[in-house]
Amino acid sequence: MQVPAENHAEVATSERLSELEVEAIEMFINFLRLIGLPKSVGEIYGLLFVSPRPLAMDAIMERLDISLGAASQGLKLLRSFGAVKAVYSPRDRRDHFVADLELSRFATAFIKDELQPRTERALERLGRMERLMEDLDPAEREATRVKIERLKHWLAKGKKMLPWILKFLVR
Amino acid sequence: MQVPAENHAEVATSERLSELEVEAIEMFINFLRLIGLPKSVGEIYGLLFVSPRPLAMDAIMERLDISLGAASQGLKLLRSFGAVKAVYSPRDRRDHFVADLELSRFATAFIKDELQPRTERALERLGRMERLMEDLDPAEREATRVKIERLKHWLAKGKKMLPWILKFLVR
DNA sequence: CATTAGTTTCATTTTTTCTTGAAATGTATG
DNA sequence: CATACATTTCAAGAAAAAATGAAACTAATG
Repeated sequence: MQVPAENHAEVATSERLSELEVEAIEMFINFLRLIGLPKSVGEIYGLLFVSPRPLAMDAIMERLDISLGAASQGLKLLRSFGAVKAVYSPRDRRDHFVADLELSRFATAFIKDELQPRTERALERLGRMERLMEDLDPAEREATRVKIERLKHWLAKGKKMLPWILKFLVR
Repeated sequence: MQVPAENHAEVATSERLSELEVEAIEMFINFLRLIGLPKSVGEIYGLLFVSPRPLAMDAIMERLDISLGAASQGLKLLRSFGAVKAVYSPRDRRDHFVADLELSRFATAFIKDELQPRTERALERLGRMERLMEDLDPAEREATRVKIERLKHWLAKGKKMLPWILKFLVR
């Protein structure tokens, strides 16, 4: 268990995160977790959000102390819904990344990738449920019909609301 | 590794779930997962939703094949945001549970328990960020100020929107 | 008021999700 | 077009979240 003298120094290969960066990172970890995104994705977006200049993937890895895989996958995901953009950097082979400040992209992605598909599948399911309901004891059938109707109504309402929310968020 | 002859019979102590029940259960597993609730909670609510009569905890455990702990905790949580109610059942010591059909309770709970607190904390954080920003190199300061302003604006917009969404959902 | 049925709690185990890093793949440049 | 640099992929390991079930607790009932 012998530890060399400088065990407290953390192999200071990359600069320590500033308080400002830490605040931004924690903030995005918290918000993006809400829509099911892993910590590393929140970290990456938070760091890029406050960064005054584009960062290459290796810089992101070093400053956040995350792995190659996490950095690559996180950036890929963030780019996939437009929250991060790659910018060209002259005389540098590496991609450099900047945060797109349009926060609504997260909400939009969440709605498009999670909410809408689930709503679709739920509506199909309700169709099946209505058929299955037929071979129910008449005493129970009516009560069940009412419940399914209610679910349908709710889904329809949600569906109608989504475009409105999107519009509101996007500007 | 010797297995008795009837290993395929699953100790049929409780009735098999009907197709209708399975559909409802899967549906709620999917939706409630979206707001961060565990599978068992979705199962319980789904079962109660289609059930024509109130169910006691032991019935829920048996039909869903979940543990005592999961059933107890799931019901407690569901009751905590009003999605499930306990009803009195004469000459029976056990509590019996019914699903409240007002689906908006889930959305309301999510907004109140997750979104709103996070928004509050984020606003505090932005205050701190604005202070930290002061001791930034002037060249970077202005860009950062703009970003923080933008975040603030977005949060304010979200905050303003929440009551509206709530109202829309609740009826 | 002792007994028993019912429920909650919580340490442990199981399952799921996230992260890691080595290998495969892609791509610019000399 | 070979080499080196950059990125992606993915199997395996680590961490986080959920489920289990025994023990503690509570409250009805005889």
